[in-house]
Amino acid sequence: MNEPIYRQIADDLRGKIESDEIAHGAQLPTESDLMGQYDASRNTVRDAIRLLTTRGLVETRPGQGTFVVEQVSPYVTTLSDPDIGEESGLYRLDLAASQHTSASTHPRVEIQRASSRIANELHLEQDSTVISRHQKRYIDGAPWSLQTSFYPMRLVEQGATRLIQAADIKPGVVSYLTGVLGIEQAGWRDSIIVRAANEAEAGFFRLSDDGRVSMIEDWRTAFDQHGAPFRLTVRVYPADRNQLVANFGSVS
Amino acid sequence: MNEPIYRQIADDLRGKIESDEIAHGAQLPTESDLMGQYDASRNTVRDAIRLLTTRGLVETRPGQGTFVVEQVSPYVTTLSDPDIGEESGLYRLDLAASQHTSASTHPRVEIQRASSRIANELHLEQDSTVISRHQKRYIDGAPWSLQTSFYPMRLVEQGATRLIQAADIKPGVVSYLTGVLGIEQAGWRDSIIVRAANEAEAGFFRLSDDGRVSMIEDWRTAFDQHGAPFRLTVRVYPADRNQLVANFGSVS
DNA sequence: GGGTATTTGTCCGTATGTATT
DNA sequence: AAATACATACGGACAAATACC
Repeated sequence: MNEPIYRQIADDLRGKIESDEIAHGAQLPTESDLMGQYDASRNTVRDAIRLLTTRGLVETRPGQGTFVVEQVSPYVTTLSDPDIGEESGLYRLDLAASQHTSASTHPRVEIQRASSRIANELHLEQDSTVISRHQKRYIDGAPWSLQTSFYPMRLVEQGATRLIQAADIKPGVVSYLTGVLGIEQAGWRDSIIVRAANEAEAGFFRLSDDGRVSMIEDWRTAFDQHGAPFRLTVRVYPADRNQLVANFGSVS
Repeated sequence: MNEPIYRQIADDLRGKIESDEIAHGAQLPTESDLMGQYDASRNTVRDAIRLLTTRGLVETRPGQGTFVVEQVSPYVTTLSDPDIGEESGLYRLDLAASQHTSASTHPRVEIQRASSRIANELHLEQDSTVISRHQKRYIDGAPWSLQTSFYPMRLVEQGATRLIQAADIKPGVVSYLTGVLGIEQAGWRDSIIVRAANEAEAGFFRLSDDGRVSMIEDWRTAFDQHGAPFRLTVRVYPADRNQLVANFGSVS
């Protein structure tokens, strides 16, 4: 037997799904049915389904059955846009049908010591004090992303005291910093990796805890007009329903 | 039993890995050992290991054992750099220790009819003729990314005949198009999604065929000085060893 | 609300195959 | 060739979630 049985079953089912013989959202035959169809044991059938599950083709629902996953049009985040109103729920979002509402929780504000990487990004000494502002963000009531922004404590000491208040800063933190301290956002750098979800993320985004859906993690460091970093924003998105877009130079 | 046994075992092992009680690269106890340690059946132990595997913490090697995965420093691709010498192996790469060599195969050139999405990106009619130039790219001899560029056939008709030759175009296609047709790259748009690897990709990148490692797919559309798209480049990277960086505005 | 049937989830035991040392 | 370790495949039993009457 060159190819294991469970792979043969998985390949056969995959063909039926990709040829639309089994439609999106439709239910697959039950494990019991598949045992009969392929003359295999239940565990072998389940191995086949698990393969399709980790590849994101199907999902199982206890008590109901196994279903072909529905394709969802992804949320699009444009990296080349500055964060206008980044805490006020006005976050820019491109969607084919733009009738969507976005919202975010009030920030949870913490005073922390900078980890090695955070200190490095903000050009601070390690263990420097930073302000952390954490928010959960939703689209149409569904969890969309988790965001934490870090600011050097010097900004508060210089007068930007609203940074340590657990309230939205409207119309945006950058506008506020410009008004209070004259800091302008001259540029930013996004650094993007894909990694497995941790427990908190799996809970918030309601991911199956088998670790199949990975996370897109975006570290954005913002620089002022003197080239000094003044903010680090870490955003995490579920990779299966989000898309990133970046424009450079002149695009139509 | 609130938490299933295999999850308890997985959590316990995860703790030992994250606390470095079991070092990176080290071997886990064998399935037989774990059966004894946790007084569980072999299948239950294997369920626990599978959970850690899909989360990317460990990998199994038949005949050898189960090992904690080594952390590899990711390859960094800077999206905000134009593709200087994009076919000549000079692709820009940021690495801590920059003593690395990159190389790519000679392009495989095909004449194709544009799919719906490709036609849309290049502002062509569907089923228009496009040139496809496909390359495999390596770093230090290891597979790094797959790249396919699409060009409208009108570029060849207007004189850029080297596009349909299966040879590198040095110092770069953009330079060539500028010289022959006066086309300059005024800007570009990157669109990034994460998806499961297909069979060809799993083979090229030597991924385990359990579909655990997903792919980063980057669609880059380049625009000329008149705002017209003249090239679409689709790149695919394994998500577990690649990082994207983008700079906007003025960054230090 | 309760009970029952259906369906997937967990767990066990066993046997054999394949890869590596 | 032999020993070790993971991979595949079978069988059975009970639990948990869901749907339906």
